[in-house]
Amino acid sequence: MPPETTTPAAPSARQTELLEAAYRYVLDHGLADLSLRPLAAAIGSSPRVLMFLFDNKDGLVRALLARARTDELTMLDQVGQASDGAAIGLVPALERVWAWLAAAEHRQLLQLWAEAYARSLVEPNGAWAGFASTTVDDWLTVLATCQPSAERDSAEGAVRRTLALAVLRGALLDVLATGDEARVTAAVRHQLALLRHSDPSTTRP
Amino acid sequence: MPPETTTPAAPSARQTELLEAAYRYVLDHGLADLSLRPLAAAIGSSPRVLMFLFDNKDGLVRALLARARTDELTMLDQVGQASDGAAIGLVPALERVWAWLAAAEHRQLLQLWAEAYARSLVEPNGAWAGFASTTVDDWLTVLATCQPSAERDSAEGAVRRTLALAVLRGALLDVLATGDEARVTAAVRHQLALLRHSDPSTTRP
DNA sequence: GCTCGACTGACACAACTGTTTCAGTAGCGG
DNA sequence: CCGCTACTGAAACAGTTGTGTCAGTCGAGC
Repeated sequence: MPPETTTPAAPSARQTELLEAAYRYVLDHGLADLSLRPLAAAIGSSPRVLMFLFDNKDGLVRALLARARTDELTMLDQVGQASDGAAIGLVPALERVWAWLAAAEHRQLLQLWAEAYARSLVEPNGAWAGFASTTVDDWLTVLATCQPSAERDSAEGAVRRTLALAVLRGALLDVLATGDEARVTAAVRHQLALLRHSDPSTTRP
Repeated sequence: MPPETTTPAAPSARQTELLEAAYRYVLDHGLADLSLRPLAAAIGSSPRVLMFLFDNKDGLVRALLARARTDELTMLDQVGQASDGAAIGLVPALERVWAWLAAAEHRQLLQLWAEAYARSLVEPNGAWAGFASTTVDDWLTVLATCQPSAERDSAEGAVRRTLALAVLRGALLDVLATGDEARVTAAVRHQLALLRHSDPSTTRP
């Protein structure tokens, strides 16, 4: 039996090759007015081939969104735990994630992310379906694993996760719009100080 | 001399009437795949008329975005100052704004807002140009007027503004995606507590 | 009554959309 | 050499897009 018969379609070599090229194209041009012919021309292919490999335009878009999520998840994986395997705590995790979010080389990916997020809100059906809520889940899950287990399971821990996520997302939106990394990073640092001060593992009233 | 000759076009009665109808339509259907013919049919008009009144499709979109910003600004105006004219402080302002953002009846507007924001990031030219950065400015300005003047002019005050904006925006994204108003509102409240604790007007080290 | 401006309907135009049909070609196991 | 699978090119399909053209209606002011 071939390794994976349960997945709808095992991606062929050509498929992943073209997907990668299309992904680079989409990072430059956005997903909003993506069109098959210009895309195909830019990556040295043809609409016919894209249809053959991805069935639909929707299939292509789904594959591209999944590809973007892969980049996101590999980043999140590097954040989770320290070298000794223990949870690193919420605040250090935020520091790492923010460094990644604020890095200039990730702007395109994060703009694409924002585009997909907003679109999945307005049009909850089709290829974009569920992108926004999936992302929220992904991040909240990772942030939970960063918390020490006592905090993780408490109600306040859940609140602190949600709050941390909100700060990251809001700061990201700001920096994407204004490019004023200094101002926004100062705000994030301020928040980290606030969170440290109220850290339930250091504050024992 | 007529009242306004400097503005490019004084909106006629018919123009604002159709704009209002189109605005309602766009709140339902989103701006991403807006098309003249379906829109015109839905609001009892014709593409011809829309072209006549707004020149372009881009002109229409610009008018719609301006219309959306109007709703945003009228909300922000109500937040600024207390009845006696004094600044109400950052934390009470956040409370008011969040109540508005979390209200279910504003979901459509806020989704439209998110859509326009993301789009203006990816495609910085055309009708969407500058929407994101304009919005950041609008909000930061209003938040500044809410701060007592000593805080407003300090560097830390600026940081607190940016942070407050980030929390609001991030929490908004979360609630738009998940609809979990209880969880997100708890996070915002938590943040308000943190901010109160570190309020420079009450903390005098 | 006439004119002028605001507004509108019907239709055509070229460009572009996703998708399909038909006809291949290249490589590879038998 | 055969047949099979993976892939590709050219062209066409029907539908939609924004926009332009020409003509027309309607109401207000002279």
